[in-house]
Amino acid sequence: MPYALCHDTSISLDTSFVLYYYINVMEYDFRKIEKKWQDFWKKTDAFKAEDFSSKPKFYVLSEFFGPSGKGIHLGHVKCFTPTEVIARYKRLKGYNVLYPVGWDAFGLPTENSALKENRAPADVTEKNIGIFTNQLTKLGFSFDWSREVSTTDPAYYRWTQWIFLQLFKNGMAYKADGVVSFCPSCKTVLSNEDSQGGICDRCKSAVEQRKRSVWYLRMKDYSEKMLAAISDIDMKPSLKDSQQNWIGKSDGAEVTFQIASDLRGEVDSGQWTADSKADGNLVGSQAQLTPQKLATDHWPLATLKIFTTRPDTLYGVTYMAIAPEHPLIEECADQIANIKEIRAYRNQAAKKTAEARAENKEKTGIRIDGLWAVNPINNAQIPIYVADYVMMGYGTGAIMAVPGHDTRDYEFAKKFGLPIIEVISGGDISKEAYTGDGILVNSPLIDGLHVPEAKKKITAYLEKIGAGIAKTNYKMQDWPFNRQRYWGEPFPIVICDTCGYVAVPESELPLRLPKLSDYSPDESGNGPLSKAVEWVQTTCPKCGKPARRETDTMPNWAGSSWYWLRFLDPHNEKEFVSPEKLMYWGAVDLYTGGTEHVTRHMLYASFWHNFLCDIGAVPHRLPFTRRMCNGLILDDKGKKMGKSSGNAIDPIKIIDQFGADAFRLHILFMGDYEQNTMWSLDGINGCTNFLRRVWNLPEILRDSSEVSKEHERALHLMIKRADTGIISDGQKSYDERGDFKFNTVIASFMEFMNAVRKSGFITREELRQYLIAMNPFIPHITSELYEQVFGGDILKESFPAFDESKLIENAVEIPVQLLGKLKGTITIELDEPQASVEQKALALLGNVTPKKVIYIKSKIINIIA
RNA sequence: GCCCGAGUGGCGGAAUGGCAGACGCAAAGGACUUAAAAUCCUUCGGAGGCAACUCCGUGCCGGUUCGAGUCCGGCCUCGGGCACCA
Repeated sequence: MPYALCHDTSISLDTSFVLYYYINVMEYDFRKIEKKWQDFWKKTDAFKAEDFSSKPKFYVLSEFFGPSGKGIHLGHVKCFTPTEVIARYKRLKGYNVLYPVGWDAFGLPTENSALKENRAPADVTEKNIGIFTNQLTKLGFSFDWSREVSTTDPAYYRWTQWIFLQLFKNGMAYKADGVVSFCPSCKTVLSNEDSQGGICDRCKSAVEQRKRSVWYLRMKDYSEKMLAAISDIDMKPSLKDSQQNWIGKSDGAEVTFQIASDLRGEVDSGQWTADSKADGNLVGSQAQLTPQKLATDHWPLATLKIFTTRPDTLYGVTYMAIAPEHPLIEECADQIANIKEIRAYRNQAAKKTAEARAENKEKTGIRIDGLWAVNPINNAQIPIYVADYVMMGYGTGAIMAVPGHDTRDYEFAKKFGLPIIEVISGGDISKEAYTGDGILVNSPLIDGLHVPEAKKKITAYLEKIGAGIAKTNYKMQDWPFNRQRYWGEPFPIVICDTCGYVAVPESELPLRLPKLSDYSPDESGNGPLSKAVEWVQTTCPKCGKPARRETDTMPNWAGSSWYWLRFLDPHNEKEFVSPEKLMYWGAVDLYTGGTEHVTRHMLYASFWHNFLCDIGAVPHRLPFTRRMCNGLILDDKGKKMGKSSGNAIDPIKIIDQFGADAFRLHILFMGDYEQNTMWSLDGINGCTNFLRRVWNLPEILRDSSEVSKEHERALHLMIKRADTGIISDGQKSYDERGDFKFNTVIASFMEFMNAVRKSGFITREELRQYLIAMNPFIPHITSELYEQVFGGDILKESFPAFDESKLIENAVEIPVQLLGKLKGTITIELDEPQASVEQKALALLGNVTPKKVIYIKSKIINIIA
């Protein structure tokens, strides 16, 4: 154990060692000091945010905890330590800071561990919260504990249910049969966000697609408002990208193709030709329907709507493809010659999981014999395929296929020997699909146009002839909101045979989760709550007849979709939050958390917040004005550390050994906030060394008002770096901001220490400012030293100000370059004229005749000779 | 396949286009010590040289510039996310 060196009190040694140890090590007894100040902060409610204050407000939040029985892990420390530092820093800067803490305790992790331990989830939750509270206190985090909330508390979930009722009453929640992702291991329906990549986010099982009765929230309707929020939230561009990609907005057109049938003689399949060229590339000529044929009385058989982002390629359509579940198949079943095969294909496709579909790169499909689509632009007759690369969940579940200009269609056309027509010049479609811009060809109405103009013109034409409209599509789907599990908020919904789904009156909230002896999930499709027979039986609030309660529960994302609002007014029993407090506190000024929540929690949060804004329940559009995502802590193999991977290191053991101040310093000093970091304790010795030096500063305290130039400059440089490196005021744009640089701020603390040690003394005023500057990072030791040297509570101080003029040096050393190569340095006066600088530089260089001189004032001089 | 991000000493990492390697760890040598620990001092990218010093060096190849770790173009490697989204 190389790290146990200095704090192992069990060593027995001779007296001189013990004496030394007592003076130099025991004296900095972090266990005693840290406990003392943690108790003091608790006793004095030191970090209580004031509702309404003349001070400017600052609301800083990290994603609240899902309390598991294993206690906090390194990821929590990595996420919370920066906001902890910022909260303390902002308080010293004179802000009224809200830094709350809470528990996101509903959901599968707790329920699964409760099932394993054979205990009630509520008991497990309570126990876990106790563990977390204790551990977080040991880290010295400055939460306002008076605002602690848990999503599992009826006083909290009452308002989660209330928000659901507002959604329901505004038509934003509806129940429908749908094909949804289902986790066979967790035995519950999952949202798309919870099953990204076809994998259950909780247990990593492959999800299946199952038909279920589902409560949906109309999140898709909020696509535009959510996109607006994304562009307004101050956040790294790459995070915005991934959110925008998730919402997946595409502009295009919806085009209607009419469906004709062979059997009725409307088309002649024999007219279809596909000529094989010598090089194996197919081109085709397409038969056109005659006006006479179109005029038959039973025309058309059906219509097929497709969505495309490339209406400009309409002349290049050589086949249609529909999803296996597309209703057209059954609608026209009696006209389809090979209906048996098609149904077999459909059944086979349904069994494939999303994962299997993605892995199986080879395109599959089957031609629908007997049906033809008619291209509205030129009446060309087009074959129709069923193919599982077309998904029912996006657009209309049907596409027009343009092999010449779409890679997937190209692949399919090659495999099935379908024609490939070039309608945009610029590529070589004998080799691959050309998807770039170019000039339209083979497209009578739009020939010669560039793609963007062609899109506009053809869309306008389609609208004119009634065959299409401009349309926007989104990848994001409505949110499947019910889970067939126990540990979640019950839906405040009564199912009445006469009235349908009826809202529970708001006065009856909270609708409490009943206690159950057996709450294990099963595959019946009913949630465990269906076993609470008495609870389920109720009367319809509308007609008074016997009715039953909804027995599914809400997903664990429900309670976290609005919690930042509850922190503003956590004990309000009349409203979810009072309008006055909403007005005072406004949006979260800084919200931090993991990147994994960027396309989950943050989108849900944005959706609920925007909805609450629309119904007038919150006054501001944005839930958060700034978001930062911390990097991961990786293990020695570069894999993510976490409770699930079994490689977690217990932060509490580190605190016991090195102290909270040292641990906080170490985790911030390890690397850049946003970058992933390989976990290691190498280097924590540097932090403990530093703390011991800080501790020993009183020994070299000089009670003097005399200031040395070097000290003064070092002090102001240190303060400046701390003051600009922690967090900036938000006025600056993302790129020009240099904050969240905790590692370099700590480096500048160390640099000041080195300057002090070099001169061998520190004055009282320097020590005072130094302690205050470092207090946000290492609050215990600085509080203790401050009290010992100056008396009183350091938290009553203000962050020191730096004076830019104190940073200016009278003489600076600048590099001298010859042809851009460093040759040496010269020392010049602050305002030394260029001629004199040049002279010094030339003296250094010796025998050169300059052709040109580049001088950047007080920075560098470069001689071109 | 597509979209991001990252490649700098033995290690973690610093560097608004201006002295590459701040700060720290580890290591080596020295002081103190009966000894060890702790502490303090020194060295610490590579090659050459007795030396002052010289040359090379930020994944690779080009380019822009008086000057490139930083900007541009083209690659390579690693990591992450999305994945038939029409």
